[in-house]
Amino acid sequence: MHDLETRELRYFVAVAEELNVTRAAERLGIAQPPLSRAIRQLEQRLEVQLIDRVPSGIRLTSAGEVLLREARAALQAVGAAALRTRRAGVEAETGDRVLTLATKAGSSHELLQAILDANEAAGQTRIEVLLCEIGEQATLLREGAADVAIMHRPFDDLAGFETADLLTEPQVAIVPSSHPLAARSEVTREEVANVPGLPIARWPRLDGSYPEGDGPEVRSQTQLAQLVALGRTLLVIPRSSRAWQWPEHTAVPVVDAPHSTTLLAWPHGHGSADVDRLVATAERVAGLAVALG
Amino acid sequence: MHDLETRELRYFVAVAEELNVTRAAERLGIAQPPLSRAIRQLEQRLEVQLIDRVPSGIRLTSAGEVLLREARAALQAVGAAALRTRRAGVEAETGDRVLTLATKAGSSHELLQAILDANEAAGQTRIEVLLCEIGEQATLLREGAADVAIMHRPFDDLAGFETADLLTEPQVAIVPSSHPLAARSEVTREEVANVPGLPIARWPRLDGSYPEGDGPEVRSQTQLAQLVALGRTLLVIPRSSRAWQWPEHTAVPVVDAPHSTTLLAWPHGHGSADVDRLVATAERVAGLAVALG
DNA sequence: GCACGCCGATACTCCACGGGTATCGACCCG
DNA sequence: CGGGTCGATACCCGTGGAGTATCGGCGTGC
Repeated sequence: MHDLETRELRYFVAVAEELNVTRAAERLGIAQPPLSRAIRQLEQRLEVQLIDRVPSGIRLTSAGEVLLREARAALQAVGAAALRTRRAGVEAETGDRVLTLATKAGSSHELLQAILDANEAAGQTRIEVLLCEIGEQATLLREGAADVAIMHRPFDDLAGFETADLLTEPQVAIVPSSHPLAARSEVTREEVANVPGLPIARWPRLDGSYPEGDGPEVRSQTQLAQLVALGRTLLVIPRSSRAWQWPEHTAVPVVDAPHSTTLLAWPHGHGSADVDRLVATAERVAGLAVALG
Repeated sequence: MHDLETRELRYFVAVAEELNVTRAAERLGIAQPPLSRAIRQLEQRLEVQLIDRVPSGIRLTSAGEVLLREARAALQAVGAAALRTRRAGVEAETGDRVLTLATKAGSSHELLQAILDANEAAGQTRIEVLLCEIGEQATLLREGAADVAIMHRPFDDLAGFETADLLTEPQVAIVPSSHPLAARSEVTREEVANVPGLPIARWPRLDGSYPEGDGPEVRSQTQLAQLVALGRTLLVIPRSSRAWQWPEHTAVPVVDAPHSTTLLAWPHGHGSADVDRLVATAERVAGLAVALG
């Protein structure tokens, strides 16, 4: 009895996501019969029923739900293995070590700049910056596309990562400049939670669906920025974020919001001497910023 | 260009661990030539040299080191996928849900008993207890053999897990009853660190090698308990641990040692309603214990 | 110094299994 | 009841993974 092969996992994930063998086969670029057979073999090998064959198609069993979740994680790990190995090979060949740092576009701009400057000044490992949308850092780290990321507590999901706190700062509400709230010198969480006509925007879940609510659906920071400018929504973010500097935006301190912590995160067990050096540099720079500010 | 297959990863790990293709092939139950070829193909697919072919055998390149680490993690994830899916299937068939809880044999005995009692009294998911040696819990969780574990901060490696603190307690030194220290009512860390004739025991690293030092090499708690009884070593542990109650042992409070926290840990993203309920019960019981104690 | 042993690479043969086409059977419509 | 949509079955084919035999390079010992 040998292990599962990633091919089987890929096939199952496709079927489980499409809930339709024929479409899954198309997506995989193979014919439908071999895919049906592969799923059946997988079920025999695991001695578990993974899908219910109902007249109208298929449904996942509870074991199938478990495998879908586990298979996604396992495939990510396998993909990361390939990616990180390739990168290690390129680095060994060229003697050119590079750390890829993922960060939300527009957030923590000054800090990032200071870290990059200090890193270069110290002659440490070159840093490649990978700008991404909100919530993407975790995926990039898990996939191996990034070595380390700038993230924010309590906003980002830090599960599975090692972290080093850099700095803590208050939060501000970004409101349309034309709105009465923009004239206020400060607001409370209570006040911004239920402003008539300015419902909080909704971000997609991992599966792409949106939670229930009044707010507009958004998928990128720029979308959201424009919605604020249009007077349709507001949001609360750490003060240092730079993605929200349109003339139509006004930042108002939220006095009772929990402070937000900016930190470096990297996949547990995937640190390295390079990451350690970067963390040390970043901590020094962040400490300096606090001392100055 | 498709993904890596787990077969390739298994083959590479075997070769990297044996550093000898012929022995690795024996271990895998295949002949040597196909294994040589598989490794070469893997190198071509990744466009990276993984091993140096030197006259006396092979050596890992730096990319090879990376792949060894990554491949082990990926294979663990794949194995866990199979294991957890099988268990989900059995549970679905029999309608009999079971949580497997891993804990160091002998540690936190009263707390564990109280948790199990409360869990049963509440009629919650049945709990299977898996007793293991020090440091094994993390592996069991990652492999999917356990759903949740009792662990201790700052002793255990909690990276990659979600945790819920249960209780915090002082530490004691376990010394041979025949030793002068056994007569003391309390000691300091400083004092126990360098007792002539009682060097701290050394535990194996993950790769099985031992760190340098004077102390005896141990691989199980019982070995260590006997070494203490024999007057060869001492150790510092949380007070509630029960593995050290031989007549030849004496516990002496260590006044300045950091307190130890007992907690529940489970792999991030692999929680469930069952785990949530267990955590709630455990927190309630632990809170009660603190209130009473 | 040469023969032997160890180790990985190469050359080839073979067949098991992954994948293709054609078709069936079950069900849901109008 | 016929057409459409599914997944399952039957059967064939070719790739590629695995085997055997052998080679080449290098240490090592008498």
